[in-house]
Amino acid sequence: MSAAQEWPGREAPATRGGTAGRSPRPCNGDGAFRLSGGEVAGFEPVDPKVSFPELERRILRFWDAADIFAKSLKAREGAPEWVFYEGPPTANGKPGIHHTEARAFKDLFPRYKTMTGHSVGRKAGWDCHGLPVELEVEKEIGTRTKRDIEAFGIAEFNRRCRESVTRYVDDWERFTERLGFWIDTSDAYWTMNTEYIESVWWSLKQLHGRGLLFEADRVTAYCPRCGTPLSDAEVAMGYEQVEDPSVYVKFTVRESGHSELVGAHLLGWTTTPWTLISNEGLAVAASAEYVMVEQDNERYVLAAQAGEAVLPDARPVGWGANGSTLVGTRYEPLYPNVQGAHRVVAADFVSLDEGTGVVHLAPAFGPEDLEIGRREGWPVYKPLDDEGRFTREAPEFVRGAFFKDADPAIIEDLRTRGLLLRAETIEHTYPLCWRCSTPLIYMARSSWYIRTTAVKDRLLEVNESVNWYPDHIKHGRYGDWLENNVDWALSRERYWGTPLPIWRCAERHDTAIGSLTELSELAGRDVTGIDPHRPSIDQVTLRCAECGEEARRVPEVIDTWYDSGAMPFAQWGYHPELDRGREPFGQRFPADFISEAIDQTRGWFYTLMAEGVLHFDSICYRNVVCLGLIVDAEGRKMSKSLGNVIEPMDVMDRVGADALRWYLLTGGSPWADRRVSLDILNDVVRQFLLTLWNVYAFHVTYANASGFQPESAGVASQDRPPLDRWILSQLAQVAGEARQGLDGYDATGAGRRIARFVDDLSNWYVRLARRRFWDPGGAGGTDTEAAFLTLQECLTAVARLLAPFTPFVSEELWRNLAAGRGGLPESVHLCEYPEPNDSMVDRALDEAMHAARQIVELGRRIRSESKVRVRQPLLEAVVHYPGDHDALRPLLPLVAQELNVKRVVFAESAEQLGRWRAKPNFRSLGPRLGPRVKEVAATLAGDDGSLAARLAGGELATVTTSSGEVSLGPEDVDLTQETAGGWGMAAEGGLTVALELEPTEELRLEGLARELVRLVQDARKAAGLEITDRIELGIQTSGDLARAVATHRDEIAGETLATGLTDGAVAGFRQEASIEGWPVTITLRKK
RNA sequence: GGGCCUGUAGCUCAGCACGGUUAGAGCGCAUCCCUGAUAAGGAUGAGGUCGUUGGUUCAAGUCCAACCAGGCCCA
Repeated sequence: MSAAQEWPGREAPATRGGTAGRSPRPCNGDGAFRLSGGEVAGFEPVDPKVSFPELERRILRFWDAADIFAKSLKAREGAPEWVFYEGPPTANGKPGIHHTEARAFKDLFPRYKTMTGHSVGRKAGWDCHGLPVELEVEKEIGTRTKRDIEAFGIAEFNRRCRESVTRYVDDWERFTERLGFWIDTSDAYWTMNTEYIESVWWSLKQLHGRGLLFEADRVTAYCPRCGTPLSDAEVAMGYEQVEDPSVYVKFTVRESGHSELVGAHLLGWTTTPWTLISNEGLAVAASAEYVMVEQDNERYVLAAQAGEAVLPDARPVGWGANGSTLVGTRYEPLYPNVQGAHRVVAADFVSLDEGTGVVHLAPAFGPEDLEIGRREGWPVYKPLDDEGRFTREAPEFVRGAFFKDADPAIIEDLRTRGLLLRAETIEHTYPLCWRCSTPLIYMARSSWYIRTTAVKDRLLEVNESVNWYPDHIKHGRYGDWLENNVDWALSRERYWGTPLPIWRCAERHDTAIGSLTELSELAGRDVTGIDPHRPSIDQVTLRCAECGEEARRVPEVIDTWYDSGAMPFAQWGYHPELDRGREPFGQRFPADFISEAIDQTRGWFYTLMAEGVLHFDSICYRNVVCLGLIVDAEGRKMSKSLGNVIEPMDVMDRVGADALRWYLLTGGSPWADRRVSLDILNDVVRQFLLTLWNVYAFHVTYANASGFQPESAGVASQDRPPLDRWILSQLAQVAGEARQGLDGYDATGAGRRIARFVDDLSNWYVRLARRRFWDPGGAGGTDTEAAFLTLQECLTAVARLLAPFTPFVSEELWRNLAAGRGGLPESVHLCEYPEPNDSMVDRALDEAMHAARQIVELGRRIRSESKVRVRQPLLEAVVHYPGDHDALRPLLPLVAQELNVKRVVFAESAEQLGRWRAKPNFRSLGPRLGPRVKEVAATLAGDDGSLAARLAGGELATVTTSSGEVSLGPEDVDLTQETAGGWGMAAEGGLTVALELEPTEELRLEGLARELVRLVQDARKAAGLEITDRIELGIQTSGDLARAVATHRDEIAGETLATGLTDGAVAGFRQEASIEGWPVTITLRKK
């Protein structure tokens, strides 16, 4: 057996690929901690050049083979429930990078809660219905209108919708698994399944029975392309900045109580010229002042407040009156064929900040307009068909035109007839259909509503007990939304959705149906087996219970958002009348936690809450984490047209799911917009994952080299060196802080705290303890054992701490370091989350170590400034430290080692430090002295050292101020010292370090010896030797270098694993160099 | 027009609930150090009107007000 095989070192074994599903490593029973071994398997060698994506695929195979997710659920059976709801993604299109963020959070907290002893069911779900799916199919079959679809056939159309959903669900399942999102897709709820639909029907029937589901003629937002009204929530999703006409129109007065107004023009303003065709009246603000002005020989009437902005050059003609006096004024209709009153009314919605204070009314196309029209008894004149085109009722020149496209023609028509003052354009937001981007029309239509306004107060009340993250959403965006609650426009005149379960006869008697069983009874035949979708459901007729006439289902389907809001009960097919789903629903309602992006405020967050209140008069979720949007590296929204879309699967193939998750979970405020790019993610890998990996690889390499076996080693924590106790104290605190963060849904805070620990572990613990791990000879004893144990404990704890964040790399660490040893679980995800161990917390030690790190930093700064390299040993560092000397003293050897000085002493024992300086401690002086603090500061700044020296000696000092003498104690100042020649000095925050920079001859030779060691190590590496290879070494040199070799022969040989050291040459590898001008030739040969 | 959020180094972000005089980190840049954790690590430096203005205070990045800019949402 060669040495290289005996000491598995930095060379990566090529056998790492196929370890998926490997069984837990058996616990090795060979007893004592061995420092000499090689014959017993330790940890599996670790490749420092890890590929995370490859590692993750391996872990996925292991999870799958060993069924870890199921085991993690089973292990918590009977434990307290912590309820999580999966907001169903619409299975209509491939998952995008923005879906990863919500899914990262939706995985983190359930994993964490599972590890802290909760039973967390993870039922997946798919939102199957709705316009998005229909649109996808429409693209496929090339239909443009509803007529096309009906010609194509609803049955086939819906069959394709169902197929489309199924197709995308496959993509989603792969994506979900790859991300490491543990959710049970095999038990997913599908909103298109019969039981789900029946559950929804049950709930709608209850609403109908309570009078909360009703049909009404109202102005609703309507998409002329989709041919259906949309809910407020949907409208809210489609606002976009658009350029629209802004036209000022002349309505010529025909009759008025003010006879001088006859012939003048009431000046109206609108951004929707196409509605002018339907103008039936004008509204003014009753209490505002209106004036008449003249410009270009025409007289205009408008609100006084608007005059300046609209007609800056006009001349007042001396008429002015309240808006109320204009009421009743009649004007010439713009289009005489239009029925209507064509007179002025007063309305309180008239705005004076915008427009002219004269608002044109078209009852068919505005909710306020309709209300006034009804009050005044005006007809509803709606010359638009369902596709948004002007009908034969409209004036000839616009007939057949799409409503928006008619704007220019109407403007032109008014202009030629002299009825137009001005036509401009304006940038404003206007709602487009959130699915197909067609401009929406607000149009009077008959539609079904849920009377959510009846439960508005209860919604507001329930909202009070929801914890929103961030909390401003509660009373901000979401609370405002609830305050402005309007009835839920539920029906859609479409095809692929849950059919509205209302059957209506010719006498317009309505029957609400709650299930297929009930339907069968009323239909007089068994229809329980049919597809409850259109068109088959439409073919089921029944006898009206009231009049005995045949009743047919109304044509509408329902808003798909109702489906998703129904998931708390419908996911179980909950149906009390059919005695179905009661138990799981009872256990899993309401939810403890949900999370989605902020765009769900008016979507799922609302529909869940509304349905929770409507059906169960209950809160529906207790904690909700609202996430921001995902944008590209430049902060732009990702969109196909910009070409900046990032494919999540591609990202995970390149950098891994852990990196993506870690960034999303910890890389900034979750509710701020998040920039995602490969560069950012590569940074995550470098900065965090590779740091952790380096420590892990280091541990495994040296543990194997030293024969360390965790389960057979034992050094009580209290008996370990201060450095070890310090990192364990940190660990104890991290566990507490991570829990605290996660308990408060602060993933970022918790994650960053863990990251800081990993950094401490890597850049302070391992760095300072490094030599203790290098012990192939087995002479290290408990010191070495303690080092390995400490690092082992830290790494396995980090694996558990990180398990909910980065489940893959955590699992890898756990599998290799801990799984199966001493009965430990086979997966990190079957572990308990680390508990804070107060007994290991040592605040004094923490503080002292903080000082020690500062001292090292200051010392390095001195060396760097004075250009004395660290390899040159120096005699002494002198430290002035205002804190606890007894706590710091045990750490001074570490400081000495790190600074390469022979000793570190406190300033009191050294004469070399120069004069003291005192700086005021404002926190203590400010409240006591008030304005005089400035005088004291000035005095201290001008101090020649005598005041400061007295304070340094622990005495009180007296300072004279304008209003008397002030007595200062040592706690009122920060003390520092300045040093004299021959020494370097640096100070920060009350801590002062001085270094004696002039080495003795003896130290100089030692420094040279260390230079030689470095050269030999270089040569070893250049010769391609393994870390543990022994060598024959030759060093040929002269002068001081030769003296250094002579003096430090044993040290040089020991450090370089040379079994022989000669002043001549050995045959083998050869390298020449020079140190401080002395040439040197290194020769070596592997033994 | 209204509501909410954001504004700190070239970039990404901490710090602000609880005010303390010298505002931090990472990345990038420059100079240097270290050299068997090495495709790592460390030090130093340049780089900041803490969006602006006013107020409160002995003291404001932090509290208050107004304003400006950007974002999201609503009208």
